[in-house]
Amino acid sequence: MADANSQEEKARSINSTIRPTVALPARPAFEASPGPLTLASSLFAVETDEADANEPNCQSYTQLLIGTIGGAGAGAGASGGNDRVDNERGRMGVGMPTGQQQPHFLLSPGLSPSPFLDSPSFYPHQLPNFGMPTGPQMIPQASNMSSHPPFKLLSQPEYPSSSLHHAFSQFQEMPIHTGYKPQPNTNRAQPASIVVDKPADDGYNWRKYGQKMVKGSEYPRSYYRCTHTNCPVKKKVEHSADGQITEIIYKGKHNHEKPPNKRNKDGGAGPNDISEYDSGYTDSKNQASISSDSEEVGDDGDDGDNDAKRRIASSSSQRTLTEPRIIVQTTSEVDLLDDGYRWRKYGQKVVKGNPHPRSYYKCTYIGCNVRKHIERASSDPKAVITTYEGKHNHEVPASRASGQSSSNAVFQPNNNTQNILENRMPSNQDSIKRTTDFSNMLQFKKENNLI
DNA sequence: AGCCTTTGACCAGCG
DNA sequence: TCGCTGGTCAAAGGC
Repeated sequence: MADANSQEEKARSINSTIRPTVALPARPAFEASPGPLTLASSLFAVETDEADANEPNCQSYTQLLIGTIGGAGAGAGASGGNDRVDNERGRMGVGMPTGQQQPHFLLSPGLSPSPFLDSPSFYPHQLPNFGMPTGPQMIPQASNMSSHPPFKLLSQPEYPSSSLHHAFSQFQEMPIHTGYKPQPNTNRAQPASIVVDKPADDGYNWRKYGQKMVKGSEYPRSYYRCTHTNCPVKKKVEHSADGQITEIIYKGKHNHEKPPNKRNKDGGAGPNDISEYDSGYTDSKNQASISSDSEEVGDDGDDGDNDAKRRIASSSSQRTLTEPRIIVQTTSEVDLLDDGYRWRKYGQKVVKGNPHPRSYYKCTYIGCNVRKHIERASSDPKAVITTYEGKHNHEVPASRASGQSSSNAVFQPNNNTQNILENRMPSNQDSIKRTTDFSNMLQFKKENNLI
């Protein structure tokens, strides 16, 4: 126990750095929650016309594809699996750059959208009529759910596969975690709050072992651990002021299969059983989030996959920041710095399992606390993930506002094409536009022989 | 009986 | 060193 605690504390310490965050648009509570597909869609969606002037690199999903695929036939996209890239590439995302600029959405080895697709908060509970079919037939519906709760989209170590999950099977199944600050619902009247006493049924059995009031929250944080013998997984569930689940943070990875017949035990597949809604709608909460502390099960656990041991960590302080976002892209680090803002490198660190250092930058604007963290994929230094913490409290420096590459506090960036996937917390007003129709994404990939 | 939640106490990290 | 905070323990009680 002492050792376990020690490891946990170490992990906690490690994790106290950065949380890559995928922030999704707000949506009314009474709408059907977005399914994983929609969320994934959001993950890739930034409408160009929505990109504000401060973010010259914002591109829509399609634009990203068009602009970066360039006719490449690499096996990217939602695939049934035949075009699955090899393991190494597969860990890198939907199609990997094979040298030059290549299509695609790269996730660093520490990131994967696939867990998004299976995360328990993507499933409904207490909304009885959202038994969504799995598979392609739900895609158009996903597209109709174009506005979202301000989800904090974090991954979960492992969750059941589904057709939609397979659609993203190229993505590495990796835990990540992110920070999240719930955004208030503003625009529409809401039904009576649906308060859950226990988190969504994700197929595993959990035992609550603690509850505590946490600073800054009116509601207590609940602590759960997986009841499976020797399973180290824990999760924390937080609520917003209105009692709705705002955050679920997973820690660790299940070292066992989902317990069978749980459904029977629960008296049938109810709306709380997310396994029934695999790839279906999300949590009925209008605000919810999932994250994973990606704590390792054990040091002897994924020997063959050091990447899997990499941690994308989170800082508690980030939770107080707004509009955390994640940018996934394939480009050089100097390109990453050229986002219009001026950055000063203040740290660099090599993490286990990745020969490439993690670099940390601060916005040089006085009084601006935004930081970004650039992490390279272990297997491909051109594949990096940039994680922003915070929100700029100033405009893009005038010399950069045009969107052109120009001087940078740290580097002189070049003009290489950037493949950027950016997700940020949009305003309520543009939340609908910002979401890309996932079916279109699939169609696009089909048309380009990507699937 | 077994499993679960509740809840106060304890512990460790951190500033 | 001390207080704050988050995480965990474990007894008690409920289902």
